[in-house]
Amino acid sequence: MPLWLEFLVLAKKIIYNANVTNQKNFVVIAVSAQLESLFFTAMTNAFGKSHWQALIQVANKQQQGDYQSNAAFALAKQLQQSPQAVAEQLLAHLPTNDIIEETSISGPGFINIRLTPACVSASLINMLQSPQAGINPSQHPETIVVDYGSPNVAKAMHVGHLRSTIIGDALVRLLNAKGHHLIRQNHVGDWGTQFGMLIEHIIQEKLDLHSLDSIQELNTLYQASKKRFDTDEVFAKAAKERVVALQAGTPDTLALWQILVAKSQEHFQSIYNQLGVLLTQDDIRGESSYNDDLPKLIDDLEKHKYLTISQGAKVLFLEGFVDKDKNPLPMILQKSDGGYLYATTDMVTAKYRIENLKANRIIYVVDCRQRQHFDMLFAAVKHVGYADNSVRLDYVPFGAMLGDDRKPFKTRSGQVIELASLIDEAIKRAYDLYKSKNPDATDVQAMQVAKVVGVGALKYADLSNDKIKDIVFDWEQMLAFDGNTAPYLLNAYVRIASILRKADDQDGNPVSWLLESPQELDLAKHLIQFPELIDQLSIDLAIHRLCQFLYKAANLFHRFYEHCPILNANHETKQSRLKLCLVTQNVLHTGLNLLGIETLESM
RNA sequence: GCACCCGUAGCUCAGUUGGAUAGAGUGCCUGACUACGAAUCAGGAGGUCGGGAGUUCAAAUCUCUCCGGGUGCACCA
Repeated sequence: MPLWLEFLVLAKKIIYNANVTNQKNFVVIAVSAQLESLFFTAMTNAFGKSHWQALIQVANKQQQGDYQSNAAFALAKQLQQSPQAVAEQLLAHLPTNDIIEETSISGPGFINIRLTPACVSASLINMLQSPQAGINPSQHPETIVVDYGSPNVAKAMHVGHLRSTIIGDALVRLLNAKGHHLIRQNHVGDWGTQFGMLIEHIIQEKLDLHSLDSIQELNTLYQASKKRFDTDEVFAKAAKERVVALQAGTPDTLALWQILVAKSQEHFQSIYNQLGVLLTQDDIRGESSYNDDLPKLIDDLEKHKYLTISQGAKVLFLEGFVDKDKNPLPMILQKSDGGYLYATTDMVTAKYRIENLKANRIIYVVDCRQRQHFDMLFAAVKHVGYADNSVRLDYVPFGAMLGDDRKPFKTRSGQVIELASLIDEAIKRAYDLYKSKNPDATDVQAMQVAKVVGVGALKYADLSNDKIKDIVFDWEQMLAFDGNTAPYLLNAYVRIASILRKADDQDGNPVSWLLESPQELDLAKHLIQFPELIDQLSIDLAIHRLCQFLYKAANLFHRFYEHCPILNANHETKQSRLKLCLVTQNVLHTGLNLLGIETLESM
């Protein structure tokens, strides 16, 4: 389905939703969808045509209005009239309603829309009473598989694993909030030739794996065996035989492999706990679990005559893929020596997710260097009919993490940075920062704050930029209290918490609002866009726009806070402002939670 | 060589899928703490959207081309 059509379908769903709710108790769910509906009617009434879009969007000129419609331009061409004339007729045919305060036409034909206070407060009431700040559950919940994380057994997790883990976690939380059925899949690298050399090394050296108490020791072991494999031909031969033994399931070899896997899983879980991501042991389904299905896949594809033998390998040729000499580029599924490749595993995995897990949508959070692989994989899976049009396959590519020299982020000595030490440093820096601002704080308090701020800053720095771009790693920037950072957002949240603690006379009446100052209105009108933003993000997965939205919300709150006394205002105003604080808090808490970032009551 | 991604203020980045005079933060300059946390707020300066051509009422956004940077290109994952 093309993107524009999906948006249209989505908008229709929201309209339906809003109408249903309106019959009960005048609760507005999505303002833009209501406007869309009103302008849709106006177009039909004025011109008798109904297949155009109302092109409603949040105004880019806030002085002129809250929302705008650009429909007049598209219509003008078809009707051979000037955009201004079309705009006038549209406004003349706008149905009576209680959400539009005033409209105006400006420029070449922009229609500006100002919302009524009643419309704004109705949305706020809804958000105040909703546990998720007004996020609507999807009308058509899907089963969505998210493939992310994917560390390797017998190796320490490093910076290269961070982005997939953080981004994947946020996407899972986002889609889960929309009421979809999420299946997390951690496609761990637990199989392949490297385990032959590692196990052979362990056996020859008579090492006791149970005595290993850190992943670093395993890492060292891996490097030692790799070195032997590359330099010692006798060992290399033995290692290759060991792979065969492993694949055949020889008991002693398999037992050692299982210990390696178990040790590694403990390590993964300790990192996931430190990071506060949702992944657990239950989400692990490594490459090895698809072994038995690899020959079956080849059989199946051969039976249906999809495979070609090329230079001794069994391959799939797909339309549109060419190599450097413009010859057809094959997707190799079985090597000439009979072995399988990751394309084979990925294809079996996709098949499993669609057929066994009943996935409607599969999201792969994998770095952008694998784009061509996923292009081919998706084309292949569709070509052979494992995925029909009802299944949506999304590749979510992301860029590299760079140091301040704009080269891949490494230690000063050029080593890969281990994730455990990176997280520790984030917490340490947050700890020192907190201590410098709060010298009287206890170590326990400081540590509590530092974990939330440090890890939150690490995640936010990753999520707040467009995923496809490389991110430049900068501790100073990510832990700054100014600008688009986690500490700034957390600070806004903490301030609200502080105010609400002090306000012991909240009347709890959700209905009456007094939104009078421009700062209050700006904040309110921004907040009510939250639910529809989440709807959009659940389709395009542009998670950085959530960060941008939350940053703006925190910024508008700070302005409101500076200009509008809350606790010292007269009773009615105070109650209204406290509720605005509550909605802001709800949005910040919900939004940060979707990003996988915890909140604090004080810092 | 072919393909894909990126190029926006000194720096780090947005730009709602083609809409109005391109926006934030940071850094720089100027102001505001005897009011709910100044970890904040108010204001100023700062731009040939890499260059050029095209499509159209309208282009940072789409097309072509060139320049610069990155990544990937048959039996590793």
